[in-house]
Amino acid sequence: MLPDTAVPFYNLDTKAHNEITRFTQRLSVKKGETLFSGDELLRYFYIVISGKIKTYQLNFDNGKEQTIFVYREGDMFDTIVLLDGKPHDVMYEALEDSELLQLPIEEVRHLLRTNESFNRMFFPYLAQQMRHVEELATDLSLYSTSERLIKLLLQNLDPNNRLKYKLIQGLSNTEIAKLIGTVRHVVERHLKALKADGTIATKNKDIQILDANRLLEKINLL
Amino acid sequence: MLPDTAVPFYNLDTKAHNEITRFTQRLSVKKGETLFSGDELLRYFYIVISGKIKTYQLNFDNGKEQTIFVYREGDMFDTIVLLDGKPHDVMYEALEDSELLQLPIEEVRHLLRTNESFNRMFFPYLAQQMRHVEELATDLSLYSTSERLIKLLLQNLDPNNRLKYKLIQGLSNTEIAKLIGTVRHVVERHLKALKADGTIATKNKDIQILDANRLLEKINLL
DNA sequence: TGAAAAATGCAACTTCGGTTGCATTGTTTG
DNA sequence: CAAACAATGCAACCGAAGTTGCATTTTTCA
Repeated sequence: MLPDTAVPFYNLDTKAHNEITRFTQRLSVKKGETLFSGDELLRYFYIVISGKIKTYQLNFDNGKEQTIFVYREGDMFDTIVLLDGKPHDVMYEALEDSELLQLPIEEVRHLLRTNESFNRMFFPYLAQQMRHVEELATDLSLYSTSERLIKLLLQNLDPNNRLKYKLIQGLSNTEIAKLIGTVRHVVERHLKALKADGTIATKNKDIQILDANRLLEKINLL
Repeated sequence: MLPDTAVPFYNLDTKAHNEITRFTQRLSVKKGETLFSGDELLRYFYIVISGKIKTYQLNFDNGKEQTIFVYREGDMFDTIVLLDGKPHDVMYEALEDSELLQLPIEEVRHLLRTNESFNRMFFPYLAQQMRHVEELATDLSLYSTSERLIKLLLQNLDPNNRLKYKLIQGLSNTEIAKLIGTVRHVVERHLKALKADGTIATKNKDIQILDANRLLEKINLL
């Protein structure tokens, strides 16, 4: 469980909170389900109550996918559509059974224009999303696959990293690959090497880091 | 010259415009200069009047660079710092002689909280930046180097694409490489192939597209 | 204008990462 | 509980793209 202070949506005054709950629909999605085939994303704004929802982009020629975000408790989307009202060509899929709040997007825009406490929460959250995507882009360009994998393993341990902490718990190697911009086989190849020299151990869908310092070394001189 | 309506900063009412000009310092940077070695980015917000300023991220191990943005007339930075006030670890360099406006960031935050017309301009602009970085990330992951290069060449022709239109005019192959996440030699290799089959021609720092349709074909079936 | 610096061009080599194919182990659900 | 499905593991192959090194052309600026 993440600490409450780390969850943006909880940092609202009662007025904003009331505004939000008044128009809210609750909504459940099962693991593996794809969301938002129509124009829901232009009309509604979503807040995650529990579970994991990923956004991703697809290459239609070869079927490769890149995960852009994994939204968890307290996360909100689609912030881009909220800001400019234009269609956003991404796909959504539940990585676990999840609970969402669905609010009419115009209500949220109204909050954004008028409610000070909403903005105090929302602007830093926006910045967090922007930093995350920027890091994704520069990592893909500047670091090798094994470095990106090791970074992910380390961030997975860091409680201060809201977006990555305990992120890969329960994810398949295929999903891990999509997070770091590669394919399942390559992830396995690198994990195998890390297991071989005793840096990590895996049992089922759980990767255990035995020697975090070794990981740090590898990321620097590799 | 870009059309005025495409430049965010021009879409402000006189009140907001006055607020801005009151606190503004003008500032010139020469091509090749690196900006903001200290904490200027935490204290000021910048608007580009003319020229090209790039933001980029650096891999200290191998010296590789990834350009994240090229800011031109009407562009503003650093929006992330404006939103959350935290340090943003990126580098800045002028790709051409440029003119900037420098405003105290707290003044801009004040506008953001209080000025409706500023927000009507600023929110869609933010979304544009977010879309750009997201596209950078997914392109790096999902498309080959030659596909990314061809996309850049085509976007360079598209007047509706504020951020990319006429972007590479006057840029070296090294800078083009940094835009698409590769190195000079690889860019040259692909350009050479395109020249060989008559799709493009180059003279000095100007790439001319002779057959845009052929480029479109290559991007689909390649 | 001429020397120095920057950009472009050409060639050979290396390697990481993506591909294919299949066997084995784990998990889900009727 | 068993069958179907999903995930992991192992091996061999291939190619795009990054690396190194140097020659030539273009641009800058003293």
